[in-house]
Amino acid sequence: MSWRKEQRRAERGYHHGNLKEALLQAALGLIAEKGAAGFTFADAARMAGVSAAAPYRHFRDRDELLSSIAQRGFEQFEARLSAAWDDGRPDTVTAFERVGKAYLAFAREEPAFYNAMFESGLPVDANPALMAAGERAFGVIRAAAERLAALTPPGIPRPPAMMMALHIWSMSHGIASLFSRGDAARRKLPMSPDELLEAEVLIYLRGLGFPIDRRPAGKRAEPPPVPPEAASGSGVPPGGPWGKPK
Amino acid sequence: MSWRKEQRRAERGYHHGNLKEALLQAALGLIAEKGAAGFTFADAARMAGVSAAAPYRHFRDRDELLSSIAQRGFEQFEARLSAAWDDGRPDTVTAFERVGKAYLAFAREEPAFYNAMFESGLPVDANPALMAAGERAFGVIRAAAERLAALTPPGIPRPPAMMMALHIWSMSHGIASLFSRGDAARRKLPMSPDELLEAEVLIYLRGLGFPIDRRPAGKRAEPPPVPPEAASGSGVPPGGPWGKPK
DNA sequence: GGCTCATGTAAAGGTCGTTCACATGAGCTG
DNA sequence: CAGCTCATGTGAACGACCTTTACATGAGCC
Repeated sequence: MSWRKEQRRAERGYHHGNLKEALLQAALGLIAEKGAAGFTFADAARMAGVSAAAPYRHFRDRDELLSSIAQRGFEQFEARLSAAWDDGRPDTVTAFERVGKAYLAFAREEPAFYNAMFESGLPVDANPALMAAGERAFGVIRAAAERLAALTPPGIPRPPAMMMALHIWSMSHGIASLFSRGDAARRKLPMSPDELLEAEVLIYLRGLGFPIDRRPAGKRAEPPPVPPEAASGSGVPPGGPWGKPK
Repeated sequence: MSWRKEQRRAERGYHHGNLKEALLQAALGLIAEKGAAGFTFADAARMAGVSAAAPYRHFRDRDELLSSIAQRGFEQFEARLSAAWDDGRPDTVTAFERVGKAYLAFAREEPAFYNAMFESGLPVDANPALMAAGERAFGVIRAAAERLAALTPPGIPRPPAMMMALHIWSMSHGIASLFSRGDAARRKLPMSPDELLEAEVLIYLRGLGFPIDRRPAGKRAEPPPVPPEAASGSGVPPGGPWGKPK
């Protein structure tokens, strides 16, 4: 044990050189294995080959390391959602579904990030930078919802984009955290989490009046966006399930 | 500190008399305050006025206490959902919405239970009794979905009840865990979590073909259940967003 | 070469979870 | 009531963890 530390030190010298990054990586691995609750500051230090006190030169405490990971997670999350959205190409509905899949894929492929972001019990609102990163990620969903809302077929009340975004987020998060990760994933389901989410979103969109079909994407009609004034009127019962705007 | 313990002991004698229950109550309070992660076996013992080793006479370890709480939580959860469902009275849709509200109410009013049940990272599938309790609670949603599915208007493919139940569960859980608890509840929303869920469920049901309206409950038409064979056919495109049964 | 400061170490204090040997006393048995 | 037994509680101890403090090292700069 001691000779090993000596050896490492011989390799890298007294100073680690990149301890902060090494700690983040170590923590990521540990969280993926044992969850944010089981992750230990001391373990991360051990894994990086330094003493238990060294990490305090780079993070105020264990929570700050966790926050850093959550922050990075939100940034990567935003990147992946953005890529999936691809500015609504080739058509809004297809791209929208791709965002949903990307959400689940991220939860599945980056359990450590997802855990730190949503399940670690971090006081998100106590950390402005963290909250901002979260908002930016949510912004992708929000922007997509905005575009989708603008496509509401004529004669149907247009739903508030913000509400749609929150709905989509809650569906994705609900499925991810109930069925798509850890032990919960072992529950016997009649369909995969991806299929479950896709069906849920499609039914939801249909409920909003979108003429959803199951034809392969790419051959979908995409009518031009309707200006808001045209959305109401024409003999359709006023107000959707979201009530009338106050 | 010592005299206080002496005093308590004088009151209750060497033996506590009801330590198991006292520990459960203490843990509930602590979890509500600081979350399942922050809850401490030692703290619970202190709160009950016994030594740190005493709890081990009643629980194998800290996890078993947590599991006991989760189990009780699932039982109370089931009771509340059942009461809300009220066997579908006065009409299926109204009762269904009431179940959704009850879900959120439970998450809000019993944060300790909800935390232990869904956010404590307990290995649910390692504990058969716990898993069974969870299944029973989910069974209420499932039964409600079953009844709802049977009401699918004629000429519209009937959705699998299991899928509906999973969808409803994921919506409820998603909203509860994102917006209805702890710090997350402080996020600025355009509407309350309850309204958000209600709108989501209504849009979803409409997407399934239910003729949802916003008239005050009680004056809703409730057609008799349609036998499954009649659900398909009649010129409607086959298969909903959930695909065709294999 | 010598200074300085970021970065690392060792040691120590406090809290937890958990175990073990031992103490207590509630309830049964005779 | 005396005595026995066993469930229940105590105290001490171990190892792990988080965190702080005083001290050590060495990389970069004059």
